[in-house]
Amino acid sequence: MKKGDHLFLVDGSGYIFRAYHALPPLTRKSDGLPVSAVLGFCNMVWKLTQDARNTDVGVVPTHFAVIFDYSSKTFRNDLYPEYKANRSAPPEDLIPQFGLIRQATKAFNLPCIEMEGFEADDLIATYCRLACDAGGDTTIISSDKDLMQLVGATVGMYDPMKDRQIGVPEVVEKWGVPPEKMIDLQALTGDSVDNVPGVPGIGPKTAAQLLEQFGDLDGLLTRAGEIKQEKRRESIIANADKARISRELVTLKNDVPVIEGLDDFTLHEPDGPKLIGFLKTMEFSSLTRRVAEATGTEPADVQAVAVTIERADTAHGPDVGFGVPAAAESAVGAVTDEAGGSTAAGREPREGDTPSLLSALRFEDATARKIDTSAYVCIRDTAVLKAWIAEAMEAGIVAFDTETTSTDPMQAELIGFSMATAPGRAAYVPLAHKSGNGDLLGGGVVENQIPIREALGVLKPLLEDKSVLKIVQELKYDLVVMSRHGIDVAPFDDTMLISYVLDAGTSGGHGMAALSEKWLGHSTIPLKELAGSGRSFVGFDQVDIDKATAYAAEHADVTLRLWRVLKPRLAAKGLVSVYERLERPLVPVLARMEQRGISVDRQILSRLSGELAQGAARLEDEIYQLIGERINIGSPKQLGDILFGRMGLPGGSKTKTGQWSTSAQLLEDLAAEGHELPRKIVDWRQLTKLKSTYTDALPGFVHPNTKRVHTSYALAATTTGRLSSSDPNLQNIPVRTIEGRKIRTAFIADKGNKLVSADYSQIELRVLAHVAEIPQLTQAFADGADIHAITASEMFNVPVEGMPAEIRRRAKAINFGIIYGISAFGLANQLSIPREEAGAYIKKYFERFPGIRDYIDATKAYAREYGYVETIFGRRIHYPEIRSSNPSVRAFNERASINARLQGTAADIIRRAMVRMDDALEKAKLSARMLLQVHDELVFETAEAEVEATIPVVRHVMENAAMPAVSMSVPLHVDARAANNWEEAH
DNA sequence: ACAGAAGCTTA
DNA sequence: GTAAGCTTCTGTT
Repeated sequence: MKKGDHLFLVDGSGYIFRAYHALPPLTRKSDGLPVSAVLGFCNMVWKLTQDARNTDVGVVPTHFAVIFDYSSKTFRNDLYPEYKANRSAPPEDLIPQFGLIRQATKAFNLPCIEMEGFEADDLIATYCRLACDAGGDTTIISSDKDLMQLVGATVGMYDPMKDRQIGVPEVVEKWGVPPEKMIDLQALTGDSVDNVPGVPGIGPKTAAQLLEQFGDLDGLLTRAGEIKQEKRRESIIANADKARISRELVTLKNDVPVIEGLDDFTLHEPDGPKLIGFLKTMEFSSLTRRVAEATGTEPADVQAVAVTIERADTAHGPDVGFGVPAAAESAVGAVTDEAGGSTAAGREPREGDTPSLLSALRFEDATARKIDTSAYVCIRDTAVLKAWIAEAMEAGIVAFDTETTSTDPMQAELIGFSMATAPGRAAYVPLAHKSGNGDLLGGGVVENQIPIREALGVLKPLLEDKSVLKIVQELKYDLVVMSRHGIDVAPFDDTMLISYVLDAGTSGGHGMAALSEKWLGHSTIPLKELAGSGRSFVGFDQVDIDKATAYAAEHADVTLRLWRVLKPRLAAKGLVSVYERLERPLVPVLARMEQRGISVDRQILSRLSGELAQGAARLEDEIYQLIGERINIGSPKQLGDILFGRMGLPGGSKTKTGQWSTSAQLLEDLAAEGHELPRKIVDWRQLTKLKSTYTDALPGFVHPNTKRVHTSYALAATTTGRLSSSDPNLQNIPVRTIEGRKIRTAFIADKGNKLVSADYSQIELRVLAHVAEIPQLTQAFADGADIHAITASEMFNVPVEGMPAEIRRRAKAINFGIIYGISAFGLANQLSIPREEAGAYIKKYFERFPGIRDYIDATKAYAREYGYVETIFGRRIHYPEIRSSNPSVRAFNERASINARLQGTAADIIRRAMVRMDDALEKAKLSARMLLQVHDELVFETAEAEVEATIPVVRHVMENAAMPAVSMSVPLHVDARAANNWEEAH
């Protein structure tokens, strides 16, 4: 190699992963072999090796090599055993492509370089240095930040997937430091993917700023005491060693004893027949054609060649990591603490044990017996199933779980079920597992499974038996699935809901995996180990029955053990009535609502979608006219660059990632100053939002059989006790703008029916008036007065009559502010007034309503003392961070806890109404059915003739929902209306 | 494929 | 200033 020569080094391993995820899936037609990354690789290499005019790099390579990782074990593992330890196995359909890409490289007549003990990056670094020594230039084909330290006068990078050159300026722009400081920057930031530790709390922005200030890592570490920010200083001093080891890990080795020299990399003309042989084997027809043309080869004369296809267990490529999940020791501490230390040590529970003692004993019991997933029974015979069911009947208690093909219970097909009668004693009953590898003729039902009708016939009496308690995790799902098979499961307990009642607001969710870790110290088998994930995901019916047995029976076993630990805790904490009145009975109510669904008129949506598309297209044209370029308007990044960079509009704030903010608020302000463009962008966003989120998405949720839309309500998703709705979310259907409201006209009643919408008026303010005992507000609600006007009148001494709209608007904002845990900052933002003015309003408000200030102070003090707040029905919401030393974290938790009492109480009230509603309607012999809940609103469908009789019943149940548990000092008021669609009923 | 940011919809 | 979920874009594995 000599001066003027140009070496191309392709980061083969890096490319494989990126291509795999970036490119659409592609399989070889003849046999389904996954080849998308192989095709991407071949296209790229072909382009790069052709004449410079055909490439995007703009230079002609004289030397060319493709570099791979040999395996994930390298000298870095000796430096730091955890290095890359949390890498997971590559996706199954990528594995055969590792070998194929190496074979592709050889077919291109290119050197295929890898070396045991070194990463591809080290080899690249070494060849860069060799080329530089010889006076040549190098282009690294990669976009990996780990390679950016090599960039310099003779070394550049090129990202083939984004067609982007990466030189010194690009590195500085992206990372804030020149390439030679990348090593120090990475040493500070670390890399969670490769398990490079770095310094906790230091990200790229901070690292760049520190390196600017102190020159380099050594300078920073020696003078760390000079850093002003306390946390940052302490973290850097405490983690200096981690930074040093990180620097070693990220520093690429440029003196690897390589075997091939640069002269071996001299680029030759491609060998047409050899390359075409490989491409034909891969069935890449269009690339075959192009290569044939360029090399003057006749493809028909070339035979496809044999390739080696590696199986998952023999493939090179990144090894599976050894990351072992940390044991959940916290749970041990939690329980024994509450049980009073060691009093619970290893004895049998006795009659008369206190609930907390019992819970601790059960906890010990549950964790002492280790979970052995290989010890479960697979039931494939009706007689055996009957014996298990008899055992469950005898026990009076059984944990139960279903296995299906979908997370949507309305679409799910039942594949099997599992049950547990005692810890460790669990079984799985396969019903509809299929065999075959998914080819067209395969997919036959596996033999020796109990016929589904027969099994369910045996199971039904158990699930419906009043004397047998069924324990289920996330009960609602199974309730819907079993209800579709004509089984009404009762009575029941739901471990997810018990956890939610006990621990809403504490870290960690209430799903089975999290609860098992937390309470049993046991990691459950992840579904993806059985069924894969992403593109390789298969339905549960394709899962091997032995594996399914371990997985499914484990669920029943874990559920039962969780119940034994958690259920006594309810009593220990005085939360039984919350669970029994607000949570458990709502499950079948919601299950029925979800199963009913609501009718949606697809024609209306389709017409609206067309109108929105037209409107958006017109605005798009006008926007392109104004900016003189066709950018992606949906990209805030591009938009910000054009608006505030090139066009020089007065840009406001930047977001936390340093981008220009293009929020609607900011664009509205610009529009108000007379700029034409921002208005159009805001309008365009509204139209495209309505189209993509609603008119285009909703029809996809119409169920093929019922022709209705079935949302899914989550009972344990919010901290405050509200429900949430998803797939689709029917709790955020537009209502504020006229364009948005049109979407509601598509939600319709079936023929002969009406929709009835009933909503609580100002429920959270009424709750506030009640709990804070504010006489003026209580009186105003009793009088049925305009609450915001009364507030304004009290504050500003103006009569309600003839009050200017602006005055009332401000009082309204303050009222809402109180519910949200008011701050001067927030109120100022909302009203677009200076913070001082907002502060003065709040002061004035508290002077007139001192009871509210007392209420807020009392709530904060309570939350700080106990770590939680309670609704008036006793629901607990935890705020573990309320004592944080960070003032903004603390303030946030204070606001949230103030809001939680109000929002949570309102949520409890509507829950109580929902639990009673079906009974009340039945007693009144009405056909009305509850369909939707939107926090303070219930939507029903009812026979047209019964509308007049239905509304008073609904109103009565809702308005008296707090009774008799709580007699509120403020009346609840419900507005209700009937119409053919949701827009008119609301 | 997935995660995070930005933005927008609701109560 | 509270509580959610969904879509698009962007960057990364």
